[in-house]
Amino acid sequence: MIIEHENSEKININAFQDDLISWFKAEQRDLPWRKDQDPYKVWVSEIMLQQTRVDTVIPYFNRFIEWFPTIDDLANADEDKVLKAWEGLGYYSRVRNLQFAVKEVREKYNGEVPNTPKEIAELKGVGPYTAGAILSIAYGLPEPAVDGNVMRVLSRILLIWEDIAKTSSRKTFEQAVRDLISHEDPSSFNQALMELGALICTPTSPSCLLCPVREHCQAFFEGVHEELPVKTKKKKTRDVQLAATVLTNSAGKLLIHKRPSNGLLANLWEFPNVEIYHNLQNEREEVANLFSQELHLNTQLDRIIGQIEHVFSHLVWNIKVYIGTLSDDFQESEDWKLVSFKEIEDFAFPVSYQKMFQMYKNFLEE
DNA sequence: GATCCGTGGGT
DNA sequence: TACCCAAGGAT
Repeated sequence: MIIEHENSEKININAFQDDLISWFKAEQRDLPWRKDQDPYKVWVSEIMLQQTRVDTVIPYFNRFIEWFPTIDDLANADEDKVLKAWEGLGYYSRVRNLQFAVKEVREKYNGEVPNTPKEIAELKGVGPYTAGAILSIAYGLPEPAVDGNVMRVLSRILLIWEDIAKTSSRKTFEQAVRDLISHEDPSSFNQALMELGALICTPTSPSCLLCPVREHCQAFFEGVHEELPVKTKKKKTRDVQLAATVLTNSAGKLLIHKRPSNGLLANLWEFPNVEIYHNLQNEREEVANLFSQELHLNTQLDRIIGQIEHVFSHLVWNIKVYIGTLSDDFQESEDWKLVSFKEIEDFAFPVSYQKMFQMYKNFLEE
């Protein structure tokens, strides 16, 4: 067990802060959420950046702020439109929690993002990392913001051999940051640790020769920078078999369904589908029976037009894609809608069903 | 503490 | 190909 306080004392803290922050101020990337310190925009960017690359986030951030420039705009927006703004980013509960929390800020804090650790951490979707990020970046408070970058960078600089995959080890790194953080510029310090992790102190083959804090790095000194951080692997995904169908009525409209409000891809839209638990004998017929029994859809399935594999973080969907016809007496409801090719663009679909719709359009062109 | 929750890019 | 990973949080 490494005692983090002793490790922090092994380096010259003031020199470390200066080298790190000077490098950050000279080399930091020009990112849209760095144009000002509006707590709302900092908040949005931090939620988007959770488990998501900077390059992926940039266009989403710009459009999101365009659509919802202020807390009021987001609080008043329809959730369907909010999800559409997030479409393709993944982890969709992030944005539903964000909108929920923004409403709380409007009502409880008069529209001002709170600036105390206790109050901000109570907001839905704001965990220890995001709380520290907002407090330091938007409000200049010396709070730790420990993400994967920070754990990787500090595990090397301070020679910390704890398994960063364990949730319990975050506290070790938070204490290390409290020991090291600049009280003159907590914002630059925290961002610099993450920027260093993203640009220099990368997971594989770090650019140590370009590193501004190499002379403070114990792992480099010991020659073990490639062995850190220690991180145990996670388990494999499991496979799920689905049958999904594009159903059209005689007017050429497509049937879509809104997913339940919790669990995987909550409140996003999809094409009608059922899970297949066993191998089926007469597949097309038995799938039609499942649509009838489970979804109360009486349909004729014409044929399979293809197959889609979609990989999630924790499972894999194998989707057999059918086409079929829907009788004209079908009754729409809140979560079952008939839409035209133009109208479908306004609904948020997960990428798996975007792939399926593209497959259908390609089929029609042949 | 373990699992759920997305997606696209890198090696 | 089959991993691994990226500014995590909720349950």
